[in-house]
Amino acid sequence: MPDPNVSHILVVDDDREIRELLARFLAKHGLRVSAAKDGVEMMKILDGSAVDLVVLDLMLPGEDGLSLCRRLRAKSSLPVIMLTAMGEDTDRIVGLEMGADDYLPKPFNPRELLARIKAVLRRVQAVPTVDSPVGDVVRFDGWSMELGARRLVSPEGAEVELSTGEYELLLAFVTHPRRVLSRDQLLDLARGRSAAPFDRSIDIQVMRLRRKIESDPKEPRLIKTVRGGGYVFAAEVAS
Amino acid sequence: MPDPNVSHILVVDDDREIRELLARFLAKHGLRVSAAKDGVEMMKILDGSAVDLVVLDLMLPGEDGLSLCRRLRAKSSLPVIMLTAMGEDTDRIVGLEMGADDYLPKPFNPRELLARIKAVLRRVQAVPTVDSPVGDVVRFDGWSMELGARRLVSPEGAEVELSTGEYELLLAFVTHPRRVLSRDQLLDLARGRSAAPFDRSIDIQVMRLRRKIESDPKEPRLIKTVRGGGYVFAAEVAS
DNA sequence: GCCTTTTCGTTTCATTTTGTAACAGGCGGG
DNA sequence: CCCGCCTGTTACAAAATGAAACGAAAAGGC
Repeated sequence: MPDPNVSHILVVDDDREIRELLARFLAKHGLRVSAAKDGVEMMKILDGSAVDLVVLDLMLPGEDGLSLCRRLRAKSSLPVIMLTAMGEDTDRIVGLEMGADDYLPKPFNPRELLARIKAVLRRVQAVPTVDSPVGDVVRFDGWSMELGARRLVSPEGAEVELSTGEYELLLAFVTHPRRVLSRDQLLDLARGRSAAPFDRSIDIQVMRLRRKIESDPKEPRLIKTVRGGGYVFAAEVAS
Repeated sequence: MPDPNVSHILVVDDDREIRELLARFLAKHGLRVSAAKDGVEMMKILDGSAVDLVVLDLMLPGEDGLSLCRRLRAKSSLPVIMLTAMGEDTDRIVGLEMGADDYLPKPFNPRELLARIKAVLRRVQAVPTVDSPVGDVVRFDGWSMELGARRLVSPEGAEVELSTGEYELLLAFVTHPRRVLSRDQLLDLARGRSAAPFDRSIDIQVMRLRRKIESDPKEPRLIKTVRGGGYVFAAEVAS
């Protein structure tokens, strides 16, 4: 689970000045911030790290904010706050109707954006009732992993006990299979934090995980090392 | 019997003209509307009917809107939209920080209020918010729990005695299965209070509950620990 | 109201999990 | 073939959780 104390905000705006201003301001107030200048960059960051909320400019080069917002909605419930330059009521209303969690007309006071980010996060983290819709079971190389129950079952049918950290790491792997993941990305996906210099904690956790799921940990077939790059989850994953 | 598909909005404002204007406008757009002129009337209506969302003026005679909002929050997750006469950023921010789901500065366009009401309702209904659990009996992993009678029956058919606190905690778990619940959330759900620093009472209560419902409390299968995160109720729950 | 019983929270210590440091071995570039 | 960098491994320290004991508070019987 990502560090629950620090939320990770992704700011998407084509104006470099605004991006940097917001990044500094939000970081100063205890949030972790990434920035993207367009939809392509946005998707890249979303894919490689665990983002809690997106601040999305309505007007963007390439695919515009509304369309991106709709795409995000289609795939996940990631909260979105829209920034809009237009002042007309009707235009703002379109933003909300598009499924954004909130919007803010430009020009705005950064403090107000901060307050709205916190309000949205509070809402989202408020506990919804009824069970979660997330996928239930994923399988790879004979193993099966029950996501709701956080259970891992070996090809022989035995339950293998994983610690929380091992489970989160394996989850990061099975959700990004056959892709080289850097230590930084793994740390972010599994722990929600970024790497300190000389941080070896991922190596250790990978080693511990291999001991539990590789038939021969000396010759790993599932989690392969990419020298200078990170690790790859080599198996095919099906849900 | 009111149509359950039509959301019921309660408008709380001391200005009769505004109340009537809003009531007409919202009703014309397909919502069921009640109105109250102060906190006392508000509570009376909330008590006697099922309200889906409250539109609450900040400035009210008697107890003011912020204080009412806080009281609502303490008891339920009923959505609140605040109306504020003040235009200053900081004042608006206070409204959001108080726990309102949204706010609208006066003067406002009724269409915009409507859009915000719909946005908030959509959010809330996205994950159905039934505060009391659905059926009368819920089952998990062979156990059954009679909610009305507050009775827990083991897979072998024996009744297991739970203290009030254990029952409330288990109820919090079965109504939020397969989801990591932080200590804070559990304390809130089971006791209605928030955690003090270094508060370990939830850990203890979890331990006591495990002793009664886990076949092997050393290797819990129902209530799993998420280090740094809280606990998960791993079983599938059916009503 | 008074006493007994139960329940709950705090304190304390044990256990598990995670991260850091240190070292050894292997791979690749010169 | 040698050297430096990267990774695997072990050992240890720090942090989080599990568990036991105790006392206070609340509930229930009379």
